[in-house]
Formats: sequence, structure tokens, C-alpha cells
Amino acid sequence: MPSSDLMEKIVSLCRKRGFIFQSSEIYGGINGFWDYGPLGVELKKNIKDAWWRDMVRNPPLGPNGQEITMVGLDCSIIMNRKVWVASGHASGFQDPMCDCKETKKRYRADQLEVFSGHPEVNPPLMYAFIKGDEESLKLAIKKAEKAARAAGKKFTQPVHSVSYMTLAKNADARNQVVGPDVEVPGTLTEARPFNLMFETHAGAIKDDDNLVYLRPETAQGIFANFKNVVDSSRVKIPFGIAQIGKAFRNEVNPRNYTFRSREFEQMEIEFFCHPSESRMWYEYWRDVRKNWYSTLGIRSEKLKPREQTPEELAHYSVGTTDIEYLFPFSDEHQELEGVAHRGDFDLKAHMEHSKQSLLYFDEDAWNRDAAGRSTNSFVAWLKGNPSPEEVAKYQFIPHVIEPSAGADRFTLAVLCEAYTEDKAPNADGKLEERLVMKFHPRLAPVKAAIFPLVKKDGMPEKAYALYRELKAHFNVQYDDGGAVGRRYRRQDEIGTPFCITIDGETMQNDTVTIRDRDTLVQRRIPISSVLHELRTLIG
RNA sequence: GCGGGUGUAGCUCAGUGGUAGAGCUCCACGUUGCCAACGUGGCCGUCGUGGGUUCAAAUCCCAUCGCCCGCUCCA
Repeated sequence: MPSSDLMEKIVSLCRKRGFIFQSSEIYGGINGFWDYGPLGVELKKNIKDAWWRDMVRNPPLGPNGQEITMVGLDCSIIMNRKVWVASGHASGFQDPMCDCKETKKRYRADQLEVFSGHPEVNPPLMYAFIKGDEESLKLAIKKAEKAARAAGKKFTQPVHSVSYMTLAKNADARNQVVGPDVEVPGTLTEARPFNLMFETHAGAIKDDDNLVYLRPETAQGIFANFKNVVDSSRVKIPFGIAQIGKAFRNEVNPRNYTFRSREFEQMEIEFFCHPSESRMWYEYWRDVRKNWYSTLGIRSEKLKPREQTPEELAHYSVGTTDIEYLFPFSDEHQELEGVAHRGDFDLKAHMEHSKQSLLYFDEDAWNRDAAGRSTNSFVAWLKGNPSPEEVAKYQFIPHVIEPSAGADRFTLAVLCEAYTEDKAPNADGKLEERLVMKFHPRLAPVKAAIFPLVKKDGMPEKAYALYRELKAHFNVQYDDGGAVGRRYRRQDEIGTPFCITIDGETMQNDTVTIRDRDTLVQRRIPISSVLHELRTLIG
């Protein structure tokens, strides 16, 4: 099946069964925002709970078999504006853009360069090209050559170029600039800031003083609280702080269903360690995170860890691995999670901007090396002018490994992964198309459905009693409508892994059948062991 | 942001100026002893939204919004 058709079917099912709706749909919707319906919210909650349990409460053992310390955090979405100045988002997110009035193309103004044409050509013109784009530069040179020839001059190579930004404010200068994709000057607009952070105002008066941003990532709340956590919770390096929460980016063009939304939820860990161990922890988290997706049923051929090339890496990063999934809407793998080695970039930036010390003192290391030292006081020891390398063994800015996962993206991947069309026998034993969502039992929004085989002879009452017992422990459904076959199929379509049926034999000996969604196989078990059985199966 | 396509019931669609339809789904009752059975009855649309043309608009025109595809963007 063509992948776009498959994606449409998934979107359709999500709407029909109440996984995902378009936000404010009755008013015509709003681009880039989505609502999770009754089943979607269960699915996403199961995903977040699985992450929290597997990464925060009970993370895998470390590289040397040691326990890992992880704590959680839930920060406010709106923070002091200075946080975003320190992180670089306040400037980095305000990309200046300029438009070409002729071609309607839009360029990042800071990526446009201009050079002057032949100095004796009148009127004097400048030619714009896209930085780093050979074709664009060649084209601009060609245009300059042509203009020079027409004036009887010869233009060879631009002597030097400057950023368009340096003259974009000056209308006269702009009118001399020939845009990258036009022949005539004066079609480029001035550079306008293009802010990718949502803005609002804290306080009733709307002015520049109380301008605040909706966080574009959850990470900075963790860095801003690094000292609070260290001081309050007895954690020792290495340790991680985890957070699940909403983040907002005013994306230029939200696309591909929920994949690129303007409001989304992140599941982030900032793992703090000694600089000398950072590579080991980077590799640890890269592998742990990749494996996590596999244990929740993502097939390995769809999942691809991709180490970023040196050119792609952010300037501060020692290494980043994108964990990518092959969604049906694309021929290429798309990012589910980035595991980034961020060095000391973030804590250092916050240290500088906040003027607060975010240095970590490793008391264990200090005490371990006590023998052979004349003093036990670190402050006193520092007065002896130890080498920076010596000091850094005990006091340092921790390095950070950041596994940052998109909860909505993984939810979408789970939906895509689960979507299956197979064959199942009908009442006559003939195979018919079946639509089944093969969710991992841990993630399935409904864990089990309880049916009376028919609506008589006390079966509904018995089934309902079992339902009442189970719903204290799991999200379960009771259904007595129509033929049992139809009820099985309904549950298949929402991915319920187990169906329990009360039949005539139940009324005799208190056993029920439990039917497996994927194999259709039924087993008979005592009604008293259903709860325990489900616990074992769901994990 | 630009260009192209598209929008009628929960779903799939029919309806080219003259009383908004079909199948499926869904609900109720009956029937039904294991994989979308059957019977009867029922719910559901101011045709994406707002204007305009017309005696009359789902249908023609304009605008707008959403979705899809391609470009652009993705710190």
C-alpha cells in the first residue's frame, strides 16, 4: 500500500475511534494544534507512564552495573525571560527573514550575502546570493557579468561579500540589491524578525516590560533548577533530572499530522556527570533510549539511530544521535528523539547570565583522595594553588547528556506501528479483512474487554461483576451489544489485547475464556485468576 | 509564506441552479452458545465558514479557514 494511503487510513481511524481530533474543530480548527480523545489520552498517558517508570523510577543499570540516580521535576511553562536569553533562544528563535516581492520567495536574511557589481556600471548594483549555495553564487556572478558587459566593462569575481543584514535597514541600499532569483534590483523587503517562540504578557498590562515566552523546550527549567535539586535532594553526580511537559514552537509550517505541532509534549532527561565520563554516559543513554523503543514494540527495521555528522552538530555538542522512525508519511526516517552530548554549555550559560555558581563539588572524590593531603578543607587546599586539572577532579561544571523525546511523536509512531490489516475468519469460517491495532499491552488504551457470550441465562450479570472487579485495576470495557464476533472486532480496532468471555461453561464451573488479539487463540482459565493473569500479561 | 488539489451524515461517497440522498456505522427491542449474522424501529447534515449573484445556490462568483501534495522553514 502506498505510504500516503496508509497514513490517511491511520488518521481516519484515529478520528473515528477517538484517538486524535483536530483542535477546536467546530470553529474550523487551528493549524498545528491537536486534541487527544478518550482513547488517545489513555494511550499517551500509558506512554508517559512507561517512560517515567522505566527511566525515572527504575532506570536500567549503568555501564558498570551500578544503580542510576534519577529524580523528577515539573517546571512552569512560563519562566523569567532571562532564561531564554541565557539559553540563546531569545536571539536564536528570532530569525530575521526577508521576502522577495517579485518571486514571493522568503529567505533567512542572515543567510543572504551581497557583493558589489562592477564599480563603473551605472546605476551601481549589488547582487544577493544564499550563503554556502554554489549555484546561487554562480547565478549572481553571471548577472553581474552580464550587467558589466552591457556597459562595456568586464566583471570577473566578487572581491568580497557582506551580509544582507548590514544594509537591510537602508531602503536606498536595498533598492540596489538584485535578489537571488530575480534580474531586477529592489525586490527584497527589509529583514523582519520571525519569532518562533510564542509570546504573552505576565500581568494585565501588555507592555515590553512584562513580555514572557511560552517555553520552546522543557530542558531549560531543569538547568535553571539544577542547584535547587542538588541542594534539596541529596543527589550525587552522576545523576539525572527528568521532566515531562508541554512546549511550544511557532512553527512556520506545521505538517504531517501531529508530527510537527506548535504545541507538543516532551519527555526529557538531563543527565549530569563528570566531564571525563561524559562520553561513556552519552553512549549509555543512546543505547538505553534506542532499546526502550524496541521493548515497546517498535520494529527494529523502522527504528534507526543516526549519529549526526560534524556539520550538523550544534557548536557546543560533542555528539548527538537522533533516534529516527520511518513514518508512513515520509520515505525518510524522522526524528523521535535526540540524544545530545551538550557538554557544559547550558550550565555555563546560566552561570554567566544568572551570576550564580552552578559548580558541583564532588565530596566523594574529595574524601577518597584524603590520604596524603595536609588539609581536609577544600577552600584551604585551593589556597595552595593546585593545578586546574587537580581542582577539576573535585569541583567542576558537570557535563550534560540530554535524551529528549517527543511524547506526541512517539504516540504517533506507536499508532503507525500498531496499524495492521490482516485476515480473520467470519461466522462461516471464511477469511475476511480485519483491522487491528497491535499495541504493546503496556501501551494499549484498553487492557481488556469483558463480554457475556449472549444476553441471557445470567451471563450479563456475571460478566458485569467481573468488569466491576477489574476496572479498579485496569482500563477495561464491558460490552453486551450485538453478536460476540462484532464485539471482538470492535476491540481489535482499538487495540484491546485481551477479551474475556463469560459463556455457558462459566455458569457451570466458573471458568472463562481469554482471547488473544493477535493470534485469536482462546484459553480457558478460572474466573478467580483473571486479575492475576492480566497483570502477568500486561507487565 | 508561495503554488496546486480538496471540503456534502460518525465513515465512504452520489448529487452541475428547482423539496439534501445511499450504503455502512451508531442506538433500542427481539433474536443470537465464540469472531463485523438476522428482523423491526430509530438518531444524525442551515452541504467547512462568511459574503455576493439569482424568484431560487451543495451547485455560479468573491473572501476566509482547515486538510493533502510540492517548495520554503525546522534554533
